[in-house]
Amino acid sequence: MVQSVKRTFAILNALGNLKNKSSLAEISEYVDLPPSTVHRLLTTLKDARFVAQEEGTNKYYLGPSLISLGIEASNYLDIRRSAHPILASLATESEEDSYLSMVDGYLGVIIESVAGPHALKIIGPPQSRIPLHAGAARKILLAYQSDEFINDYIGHQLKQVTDKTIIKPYELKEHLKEIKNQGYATSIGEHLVDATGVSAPVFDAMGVLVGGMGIMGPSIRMTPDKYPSLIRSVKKHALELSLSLGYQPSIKY
Amino acid sequence: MVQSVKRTFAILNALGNLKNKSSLAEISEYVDLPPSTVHRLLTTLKDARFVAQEEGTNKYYLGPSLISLGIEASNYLDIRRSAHPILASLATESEEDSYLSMVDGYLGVIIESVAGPHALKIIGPPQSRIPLHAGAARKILLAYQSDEFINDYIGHQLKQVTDKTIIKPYELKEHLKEIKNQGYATSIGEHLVDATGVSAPVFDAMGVLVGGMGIMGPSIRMTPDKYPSLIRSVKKHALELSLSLGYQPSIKY
DNA sequence: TCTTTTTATTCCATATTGCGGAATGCGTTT
DNA sequence: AAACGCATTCCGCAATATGGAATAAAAAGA
Repeated sequence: MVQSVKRTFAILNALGNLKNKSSLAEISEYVDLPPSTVHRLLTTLKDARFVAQEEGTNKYYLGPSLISLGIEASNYLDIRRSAHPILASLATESEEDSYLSMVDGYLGVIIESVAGPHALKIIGPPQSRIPLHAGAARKILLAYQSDEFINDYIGHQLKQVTDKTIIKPYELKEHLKEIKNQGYATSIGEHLVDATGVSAPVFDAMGVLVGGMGIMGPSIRMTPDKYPSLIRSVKKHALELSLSLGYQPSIKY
Repeated sequence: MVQSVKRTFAILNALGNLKNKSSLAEISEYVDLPPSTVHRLLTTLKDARFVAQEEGTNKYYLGPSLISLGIEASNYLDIRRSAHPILASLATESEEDSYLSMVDGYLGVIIESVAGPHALKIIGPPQSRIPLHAGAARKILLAYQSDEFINDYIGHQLKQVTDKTIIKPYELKEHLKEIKNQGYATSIGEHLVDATGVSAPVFDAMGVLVGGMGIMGPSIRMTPDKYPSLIRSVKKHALELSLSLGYQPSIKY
């Protein structure tokens, strides 16, 4: 691992995180390196047009070379293909079926899934129209939508899928807030009786929600004592996919 | 200037130019460095998620970190602001008024201009609706449009602005091809009598035409003997703007 | 206006760090 | 089975990056 190169990336990330054009001193402090070292690396970055320097103020900012490389890089991203190995790892670790779902209108659709090791499974009716307020992954998809979307959705209709489904508008809104707070959602028989699900959000390079990753299994196997480790596992794998899509936890949009 | 960092950028550019996911050997050959050196740098790049490595084949490709940084970088690009100092340099070097124009429907609009040093100027009627087939910058804008656009445009109407304006459809089409071939356009009295213009295309990070940069002045000053140096100057400055917008001459889309 | 302070940039002696040839190991082909 | 092509790891050498100090330039303050 090459020190100077690592430091160079630290500088690039600093420029990404600092948001505004930054002075040498600011960057130097942020990455905790002497100004002369940072300056030398910045000169090299400038030469490659990975950073640019404002005339007059001498401040540095991210350069145009990153734009075309970013466009190139996004060609390689196919969410389903990226998701597959991660879902496989999640299925192995959790010992449950794992899946990735996305929003389609007012419905959630599963775009990729991997079966877990056990024979006893939950299999829903195929291609059923699944509303967003029932089930762990779909509640995740709903929770991270805009307030307008959520209000529209709630105002429209809340079908009682099972007797556990939350259909009271106020209760659902509070529940969605809590989900967003926690960073995960659970569902115990809200969509299919006897089924339990755990799900976490997946974000893209712009920090926008693109899907929900989760697991699902029989409630008699997914007992409450396992929740903590299952939640940890789901969150970890969802974050992994987010990262591979270019999500940067540190950059806030 | 730091050697290892420069080499790292060479590798990133190689991955951009090679298009497909590339093996270590390919990259190593492309950048003309020993495999062990390239491998070490790639490992560092991978650690920073600037490149990713395909499982199974071990091939390398541009990583997700570049996407979010690319998005960040594009925030800093404001074409007018970027263009201004370049237009100023062009005006100084050519001693004529310089300007940058963009397409708006079937018209060309000047979005930024810098005056040259001489008092004798060409000043067109303000905010006139200028068709795309009359004048150097607008012919550039037209020449780099899609064939459909050009055919639509030509089929519609070709107004005779001055007696020099090219209005015969076939003649215009051949002329536009030649402009694209040369990489610049000239206009001698095609839009305003007594005026001469020279213009060249400006491209963005995706290689798409975003505008035309050019100069304009009295024909009695912009005499044919000066054309070669003026054309060189215009092309040079237009390329400079393209580069600052992230255009990479080597990457073909 | 003249100091003082801050900030970017350049310089240079030092040893740390990166270098690349060679060795290893894995997987595929003959 | 042997041989090849490939990615990856190893390690002794010295070239290279390092960072403190000097310099220059520009703000801030008096």
